[in-house]
Amino acid sequence: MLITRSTDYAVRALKYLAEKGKEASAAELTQKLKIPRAFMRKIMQLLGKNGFVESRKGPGGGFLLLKKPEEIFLIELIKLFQGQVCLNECVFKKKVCVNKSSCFLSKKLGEIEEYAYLVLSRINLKEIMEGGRSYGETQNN
Amino acid sequence: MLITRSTDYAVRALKYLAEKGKEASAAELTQKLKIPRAFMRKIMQLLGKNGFVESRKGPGGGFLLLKKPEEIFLIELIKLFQGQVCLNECVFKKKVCVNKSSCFLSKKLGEIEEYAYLVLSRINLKEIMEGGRSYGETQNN
DNA sequence: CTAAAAGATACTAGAGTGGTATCATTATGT
DNA sequence: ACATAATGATACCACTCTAGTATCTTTTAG
Ligand code: FES
Ligand code: FES
Repeated sequence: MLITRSTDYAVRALKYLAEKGKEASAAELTQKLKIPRAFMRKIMQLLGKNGFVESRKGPGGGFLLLKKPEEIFLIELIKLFQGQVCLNECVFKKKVCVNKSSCFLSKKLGEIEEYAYLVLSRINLKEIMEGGRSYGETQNN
Repeated sequence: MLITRSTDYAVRALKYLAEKGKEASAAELTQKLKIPRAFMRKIMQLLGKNGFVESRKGPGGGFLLLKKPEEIFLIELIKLFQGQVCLNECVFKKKVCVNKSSCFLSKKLGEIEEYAYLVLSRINLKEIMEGGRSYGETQNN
C-alpha cells in the first residue's frame, strides 16, 4: 500500500479545515468525516506537532490550518505518517547488501520508486480539493 | 515493499536452476544460496505446483526448471508469492468506495501502480541473469 | 469552578511476513 | 524387502505493522 489510513485521514481532515477556513474541533472532524474519534485525535496531534495545524485547548477550542492548501504536499504527509517512501529496499534489510549498486533488480525497483516519489511530490492539497469532488466524502454503508 | 523475501528467494532459486541446467535438490539450493532450508522447501513446493519446476522425490531427487528463463516473468512470481500487485487500493478496502471512479487521489495512485506493473511485467529471468553479475550472490556478514 | 477541549501515552486486536517443525509419501540402491 | 533420501502437505510460531481504543493530565472559556 502506497497510502495508509492515517495518511488518508490526515488529508481528509486538512481538506475539511481548508474548506471551512475556520477552526474545527476533533469532535466536529470526527462527525463530519466519519472517522473514529480517538484515531482522529491522534492524527490531529501529529499534524499539530509538525506545523500543519495550530491547536487551541479549552471549550470552543480546536484546530486551525496553518498552511495554504498549495503548500501542503502529499509526500510530506506520507513521510510523517508512514515514514520514508521506500519500495525497493533490498530484502536483506539491515545488513546492507554489498552488491546493491550492481544489482539489476534493485535498479529496476529503484526506477519505480523514483517515479512514485516524483508523482507523490507534485500532489498538493489544493489539487486534491479541486481534482475530484468526491474525495473525502464518506459513503453510505 | 514491492518485493518480499519469498519472491526474491524464488528468483534466486530459479536463477540457480537455470544456470546449472540440471536438477538440484532443496538441500543444494539451501546450501548454495544460503536460504533457510524449510523456507526454501516451501517456496520450491509452490513453484512446483505452479509449473515453474518439476520435482522428483526419492534419493537423488530434486527440482528441474520447466521453463526457459526468458519465459519467466517477475510479475508472475510476485503474483504467486504476494498476490496481485496493488498499490492504490482505496482505504475503505472491502466496502468498495462509491466514488472511486471520480477520486483524484485514486487516479494518481493508479498511475503509479500502472507504471510499476508495466516495469515488472517486462522483467524476465533472463534479463535478471544477464543484468547484474551480483544478484543472488549472498554476502559475507 | 466546572466543563470542554487538546496533550501525552500506553495498550489491544488483527493481518501479513518470515520462518520452523512434523508427519506422510514416494523413489532409489543394495 | 528395506533403509534411506528426497519431496508433499500442513500446522504452527514470532515479529512487525496498521488501525484503533482507553486513560489520565493539562489548559482554558464562561
Ligand atoms: S540483492 Fe541486495 S540489492 Fe539486489
Ligand atoms: S476515497 Fe475511496 S477511492 Fe478515493
